[in-house]
Amino acid sequence: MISTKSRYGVQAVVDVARHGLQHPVSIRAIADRQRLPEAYLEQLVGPLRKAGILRSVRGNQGGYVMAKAADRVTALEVVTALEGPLKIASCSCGGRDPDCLEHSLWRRLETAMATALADVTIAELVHQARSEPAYRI
Amino acid sequence: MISTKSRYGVQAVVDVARHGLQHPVSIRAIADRQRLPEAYLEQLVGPLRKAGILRSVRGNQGGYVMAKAADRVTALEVVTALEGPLKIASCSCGGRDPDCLEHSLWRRLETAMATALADVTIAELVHQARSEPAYRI
DNA sequence: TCCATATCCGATCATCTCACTCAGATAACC
DNA sequence: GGTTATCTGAGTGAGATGATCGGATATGGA
Repeated sequence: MISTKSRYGVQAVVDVARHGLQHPVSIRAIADRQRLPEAYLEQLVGPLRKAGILRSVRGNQGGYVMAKAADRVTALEVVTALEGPLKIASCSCGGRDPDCLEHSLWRRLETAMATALADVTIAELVHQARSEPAYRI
Repeated sequence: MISTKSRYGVQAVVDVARHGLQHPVSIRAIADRQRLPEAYLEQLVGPLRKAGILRSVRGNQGGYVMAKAADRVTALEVVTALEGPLKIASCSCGGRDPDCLEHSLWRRLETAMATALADVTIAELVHQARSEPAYRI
């Protein structure tokens, strides 16, 4: 549900938002700063681009920049781009019945998670990172 | 994080709360009613007992009864008994720093999940199940 | 135009977790 | 003592996860 994909992904997007204002940020630069495996990061960045979060600049001096303003990208977008829609339980009732327990319990949980993640923007994380430079993200 | 352990576990506890008032409920009875693999259920029920949610009655005509009143058992208790404490990300800062991003984002997520799960009691689920007898749980 | 630098894309791989089974030990009621 | 249960731990197959590699494509600069 929340794996390293999400964690690395959030780190990567925050890194681009921080350092990608003047020129594109290469995967290698992200990997170096965030201490993440470069080859693995490479395959996380594809979905982020397809989700319209990052934009790529190919060729020499290329890399990634934000496709949207950092304050318009939520943590939920990053997570769902990388892991698919939040899904706790695949309901036995097929999703049609509002009285099904899986709805009343697990869907409530999914909603709570989505709300919490949607409440945090990349811009906020960048701001926090700026105020505390010891942390890599 | 939330696997079949949690789902089966909640189903099992709700089943015991529903049917375990007069006499203990055997694992086989739970497995039959909830259509769950009996041998697998058997190993979920151990942690639930150790967590003080269920109480076992050994021997012939034995089984499980609630160790606490159903309205004093939350879904969070069941989930953490079976999957351990909710933990999204193991923080690189060791948990000491309140400014760490992992705290501000992933811990917020964990808190939201815990709150949502702690808000639902087994008794509520039993009540819902009674009002909609078509559902197995 | 050539070359270094990057993104892109797919295949592959090791490792781990998950869901589940099995075998046997212990306990209690008839 | 036999039957019915809980208890316990070890084991297993499939699939997900985390990561690597090779090569194709694109681009700016010499």
